[in-house]
Amino acid sequence: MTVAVLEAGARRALLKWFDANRRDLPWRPARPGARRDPYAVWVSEIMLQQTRVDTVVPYFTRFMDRFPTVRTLADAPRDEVLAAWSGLGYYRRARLLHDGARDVEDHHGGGVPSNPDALAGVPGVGPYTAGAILSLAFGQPAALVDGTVARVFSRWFVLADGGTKGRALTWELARAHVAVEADPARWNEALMELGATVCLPRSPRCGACPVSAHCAARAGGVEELHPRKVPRASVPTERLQALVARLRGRVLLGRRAEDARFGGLWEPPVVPAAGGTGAAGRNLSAAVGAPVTALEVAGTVTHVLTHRRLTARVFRGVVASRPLRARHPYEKWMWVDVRRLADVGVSTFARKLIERAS
DNA sequence: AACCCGGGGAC
DNA sequence: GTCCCAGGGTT
Repeated sequence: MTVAVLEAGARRALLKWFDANRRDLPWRPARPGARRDPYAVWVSEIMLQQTRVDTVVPYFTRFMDRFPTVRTLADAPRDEVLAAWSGLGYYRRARLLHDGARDVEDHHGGGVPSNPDALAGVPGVGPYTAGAILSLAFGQPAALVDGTVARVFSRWFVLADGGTKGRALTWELARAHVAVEADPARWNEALMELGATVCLPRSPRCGACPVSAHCAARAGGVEELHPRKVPRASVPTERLQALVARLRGRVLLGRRAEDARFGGLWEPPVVPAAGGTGAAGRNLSAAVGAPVTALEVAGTVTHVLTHRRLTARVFRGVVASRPLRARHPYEKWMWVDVRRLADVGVSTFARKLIERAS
């Protein structure tokens, strides 16, 4: 497939704009063009999946401080990695990054692969992340397409960008552009920076855009119509019952199976609200495998995920400290000092449950 | 191709 | 409320 490429003058204008407007971010070298730690690029790119820069910054800094190398991450216990990810969301990213670090230690001598095929085999590294690592860390002319890059190309070339063919065309454009640039890292970052700060989804700042004169969408006044918006299905509500059981300043948490939502994280036991409030005692006793007594309603917590709205009735109650039974989705139980919650991998939903009962 | 997976910021 | 973010994996 042969595609058009933005003319050299326009590409140069974008690069000059980037040099002047480049944000200072902790995963970027202070000096443009300086060498980057491939591991740091890897960590940042995983964290940035579906997550805004401002949200990632503090997590990245803490994570790199705690796990400064592939080796330290590979050697770390799962619980500690998830604790470091706690609150960032999409926890599978953390599990896959951890698996990836172990894979790199075991099969690549501890060095992040610079070979595209090897990189593609690392858990959690998809087409975007592979392109980012190859170009940003290794200076290779690898293309990358994320939400912002797709939007920029969609507008520059007024693409009918829906479906598989649209995505393939966008990737082809990305490849064609990076192929004619001398500095792939600079080009790819400039593209993303433009999409993130100027070529915005709504009300793009075309007046501040270095390539607006070359933008087909701008010429036609259809910036807001690109990229094509996909209608979203309504989010179904899931009704739940949660038990916040306390014992001498500690709270009962179960670790969720890795194939479940919030996989690998700890939370107060949560069950489907079958049978209504009256059945809560039975439901929760079955979940922990021990009698739950002295149940009282503490309130309600609502938490919105991408595909579900969770509404949980929160109960305080008493559970004998043991025995507790491991039963799906809970693999293991422990009593945690509520002041040490920061050391445990806990979702924001779980945090809300505990907070509501306090 | 459709669906699943968190959380938050901007409007 | 809606949109969408430096996406990847599974079915």
